[in-house]
Amino acid sequence: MPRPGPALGTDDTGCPILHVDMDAFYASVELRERPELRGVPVIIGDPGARGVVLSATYEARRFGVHSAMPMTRARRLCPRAVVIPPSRHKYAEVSRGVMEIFRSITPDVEPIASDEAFLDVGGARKRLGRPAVIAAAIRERVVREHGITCSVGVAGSKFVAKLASQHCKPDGLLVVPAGEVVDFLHPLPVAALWGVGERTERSLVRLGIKTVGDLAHTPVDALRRELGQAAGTHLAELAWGRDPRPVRADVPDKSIGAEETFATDVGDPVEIRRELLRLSERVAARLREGGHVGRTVSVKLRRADFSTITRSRTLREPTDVARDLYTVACELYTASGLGRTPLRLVGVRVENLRSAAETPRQLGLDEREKGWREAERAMDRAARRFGRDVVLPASLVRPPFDEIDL
DNA sequence: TCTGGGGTCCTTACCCTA
DNA sequence: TCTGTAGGGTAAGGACCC
Repeated sequence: MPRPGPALGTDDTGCPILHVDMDAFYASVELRERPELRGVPVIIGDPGARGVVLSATYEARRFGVHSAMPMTRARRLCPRAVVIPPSRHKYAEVSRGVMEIFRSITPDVEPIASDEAFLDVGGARKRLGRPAVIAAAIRERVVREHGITCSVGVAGSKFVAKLASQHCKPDGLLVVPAGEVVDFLHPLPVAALWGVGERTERSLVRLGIKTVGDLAHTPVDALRRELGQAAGTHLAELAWGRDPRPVRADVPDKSIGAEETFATDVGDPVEIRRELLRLSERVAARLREGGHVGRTVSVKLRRADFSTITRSRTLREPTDVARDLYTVACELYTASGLGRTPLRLVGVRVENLRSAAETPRQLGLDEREKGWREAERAMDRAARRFGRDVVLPASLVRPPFDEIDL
């Protein structure tokens, strides 16, 4: 059973927005199958040399471990932690189940990650009761049906609901009544605001701004000068609890990409191109799966010292064909001039997405009617039946050992 | 201490066109 | 015709989020 929400019963009038956030999501999913690890520090992450922490139980967090921290550092901080490699398919499945619970409450669900979402329950009041009652019911169902806990913030706006759920973590429920928003916000550190990361926090501290209250009482022009027009205006509004953004159930994808960090830096252009092909295949398959085509292809190249460049090109016609992505990616890589520079990461991304069904396709001058597109669709069908790696471009197939030139 | 992979959004610069 | 300017599209980089 989830623990009872500390603020259940307080006034939730004018608070139709819920922010639901799973507690230590990946770690909680793993612990369902390994209950013997309850109470033990557990870290989810690739134990390889270059991984980062994806999730950590609260026992591990007590040692200073947190997500996005390099694994090497996490293991130093907490040497007795049990490290579990991530199983993304498993988390995606639980995520789908949890989102289904949300959608059974209201169609107004805006997922913002695999483990959190906003819900507007304004329309569900007559059927299911007050927002705080709905929030408690969601928490109870998530535990009962999926064996993990979550925290729920209830407020009049998205960003206050999100802060509320962070505030009551783990396994909590917090209502921030409409009339108490400013009292709730102003004592918080400015870094608690959504959109204030390390850089922005440093800029604000330079101006003597440490709390949300300090921010609220700073002239908006000073904020705009320091942070830029959009961010300055936005933060000034948030500091007074003003956030008119509605919960949107139908946010379309803007881009789809894939990237890979090598186990050790790679300077060989042949190997880099092979990776670009692999990534192009992955991105194109996901474009087709989602019914998208895209016009802008970009590559990301990260040098050993972590400095990163991106190069992009917009095509005349949108595509979902890996061969097209690969051709452009290679040209961009060549034009970057990073010839034999050792790289630690390469990535391929497609932007400017639109619906494939609504995009009439123009045949290129040198394109046969049944070309790469048909070949790749056939690969999709084979992959669906037999698994992702059964059909590969020849250059990605590892030769049997006795055919390798020694 | 040494930094993943998936994204979104903003700013700045530049080019072209009206 | 020249000049200034406004606006859109594109490109690159960076901050931020989970």
